[in-house]
Amino acid sequence: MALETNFFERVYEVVRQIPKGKVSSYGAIAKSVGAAKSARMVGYAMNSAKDLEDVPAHRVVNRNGLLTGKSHFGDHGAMQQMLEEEGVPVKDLKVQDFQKHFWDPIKHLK
DNA sequence: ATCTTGACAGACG
DNA sequence: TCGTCTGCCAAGA
Repeated sequence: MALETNFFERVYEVVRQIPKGKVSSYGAIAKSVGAAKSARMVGYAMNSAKDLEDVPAHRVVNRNGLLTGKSHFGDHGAMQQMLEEEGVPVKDLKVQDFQKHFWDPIKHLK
């Protein structure tokens, strides 16, 4: 049962646990769900997740801390603004002190 | 069933 | 340091 979007569900679950004012990377999430080599799938899952309010996709960025998916949001810049409002400084679509605001899903799950 | 695309990441030159 | 290619895996056409 439930084997259609099992992978996506895992991703959603992790992203959902990202605390406010924190961000995570696709690779870290991919690993946390057991698909380290499928970081792209995480982003792909996010594409569907962005429709879900339960999944703060705006808190998920690439390993560079770059808001690569901001284009997928309704308004360009909305993602950046949201993060800044949550306490995550973003400059030029990039998370400042990314490592400082980085939230490790594996550390939280395990 | 096959080919192309893609919110990444790591390796290579 | 920077630009480019490959690997990875799932979904859509």
